[in-house]
Amino acid sequence: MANRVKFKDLSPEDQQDHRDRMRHSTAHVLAEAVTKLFPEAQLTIGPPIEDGFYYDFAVPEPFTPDDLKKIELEMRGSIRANTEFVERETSRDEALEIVKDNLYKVEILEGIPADERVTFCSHSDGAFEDLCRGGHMERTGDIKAYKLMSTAGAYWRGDEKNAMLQRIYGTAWESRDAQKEYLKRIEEAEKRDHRKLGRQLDLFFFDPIAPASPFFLPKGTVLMNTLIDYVKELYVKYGYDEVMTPQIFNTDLWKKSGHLEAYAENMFFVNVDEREFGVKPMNCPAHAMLYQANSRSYRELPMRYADFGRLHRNERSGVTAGLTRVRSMVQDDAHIFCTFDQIGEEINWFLEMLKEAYHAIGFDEYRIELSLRPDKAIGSSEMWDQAEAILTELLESSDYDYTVEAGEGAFYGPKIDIFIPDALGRSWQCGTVQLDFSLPERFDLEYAAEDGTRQRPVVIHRAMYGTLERFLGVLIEHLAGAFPLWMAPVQAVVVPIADRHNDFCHEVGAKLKAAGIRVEVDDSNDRMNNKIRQAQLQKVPYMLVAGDREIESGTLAVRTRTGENLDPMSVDEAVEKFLKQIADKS
RNA sequence: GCCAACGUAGCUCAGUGGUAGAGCAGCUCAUUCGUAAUGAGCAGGCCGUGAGUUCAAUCCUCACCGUUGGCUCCA
Repeated sequence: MANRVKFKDLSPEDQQDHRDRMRHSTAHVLAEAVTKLFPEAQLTIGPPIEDGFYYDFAVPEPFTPDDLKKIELEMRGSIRANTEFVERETSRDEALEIVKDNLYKVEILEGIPADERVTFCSHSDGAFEDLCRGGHMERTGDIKAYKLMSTAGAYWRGDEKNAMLQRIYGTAWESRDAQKEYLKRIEEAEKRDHRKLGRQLDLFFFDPIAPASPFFLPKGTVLMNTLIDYVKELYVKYGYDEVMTPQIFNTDLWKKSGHLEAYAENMFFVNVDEREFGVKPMNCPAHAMLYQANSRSYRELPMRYADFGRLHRNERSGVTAGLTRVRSMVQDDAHIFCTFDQIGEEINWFLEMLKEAYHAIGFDEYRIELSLRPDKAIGSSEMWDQAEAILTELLESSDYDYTVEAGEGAFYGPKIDIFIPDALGRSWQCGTVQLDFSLPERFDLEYAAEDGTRQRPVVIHRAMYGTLERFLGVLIEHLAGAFPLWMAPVQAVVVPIADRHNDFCHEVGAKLKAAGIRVEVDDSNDRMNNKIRQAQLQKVPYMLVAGDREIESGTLAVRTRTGENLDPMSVDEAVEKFLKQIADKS
């Protein structure tokens, strides 16, 4: 191929297309290698994905890491041979005859209209061919860099009722350098892993004694509390009242709320005196009870009840992951009770607060999803139609970009979810607004309207961070553990250069502490260099060094964790500087 | 829950069918130092748990628990 355009000169769309075709082509080469080494393997599908591709095989035995090496070796041969990818078309029925021994391919073909043509692709002169949708490179040699990454079980067609296939994940790039860069990126991301940083920074840990339930050390607790305190500030501004509610409730409550019907498998139950109680996985039923504690008037609405109560969800084993998916959690949860007419305004009011909070914390990139009714839903279809229409219209008339996800709603209502990516690019649902017509119905909630009639309020479930554990996990990865001053568990470390400076440094520490700054004095036996290093590793924003010169002039040598040395300043100046920066959240 | 891998000192990790080792952290002593590791010494382990094979198991087998990567589910 002469005149071939260089990859870097392609438009972004063409680059993506190039990568997709190459990755899909690599999947073909993989499929051939697997077929050679494991003749009994049945091929299913092998699409390109972000950063790579996968191929699902039906095999009697799962692949071992050793198999992967052999397969990779086999693939190398095909790529060296640099054979041509050739597509050929057949009728669907002809194709059915060819793949008749492979029930997965048969199932795929059966989903295609009988009069449609289908393609087979070969890259080894017909010795091996695979039914596929097409989109390949010209020759196997066009695959410039590839690597098999991992294996995993995956259900056929993503349904756990179906057979489990063996998936091989791989990556493929237009050049060795691009692949190197990618592998480097993964390595860098692993360094930011919040589980690793949680240990290194003494924030939290896990123990099998309480699976998937973090133990927060003092520094991690500071972070959680800082996040909570900030929300509480916003709650004052945005008109929320905080409430506290019990931890366990008689099962009657969960029957009434519908949780027993739709959420029981995720709940913990305890039996006391032959009565059964459920540990709360959500706050909403308790808040419905608070609403009912008085007869309500339209004048009280909207009513916004916030609750930082601890929730427990019995997540299936195998789905939990560090802080991002836990069994014991706190949410910045609140329920808004309002009239039907107030829905739009309330949701917008909430989104405004969310925007403010995310911006302050430094999350300016997030993804929005509108999730519609799931299979396991309670409430009438009229209620769902109406609720879905309201959220759709609201997003349509907003500036937000969003995607629609059918079947992803909560069991009691549709929702708008906010997703934030972690270090590895996996995105996590954090913020959420959920519209619920069902809870008011089930608890028979009412308010006296202006005209004296009794009306049914609407409930909006909403959270900005969502689960704080998860939010913190994602936040740690975003910041690589280097928290801005207002969040940092230790905001400054005072470093005496020698023992004789300890007293002075303790005085400095005491002054900072009195000003409300989280400060530590490192009066250990170490050399100053090591004290700096320790503070640096702990990602402490400021290091305040004091030796003879500083005591003499009554100042502090200020070093930032970015390695910068600021002009010497007095303790008072330092306090002022820090307090301002904390107040500005900068 | 499903598939796979892993589980050794507080942490990160070596290691072997004959009851264990390093670095860091910890403790003690010496050192008092000017912006990312001062030195020496000491202590620290039911080798995840339970069963089995074996003269002998941290190592082999099985089960369980937990973690990780996926699948499914989900904030």
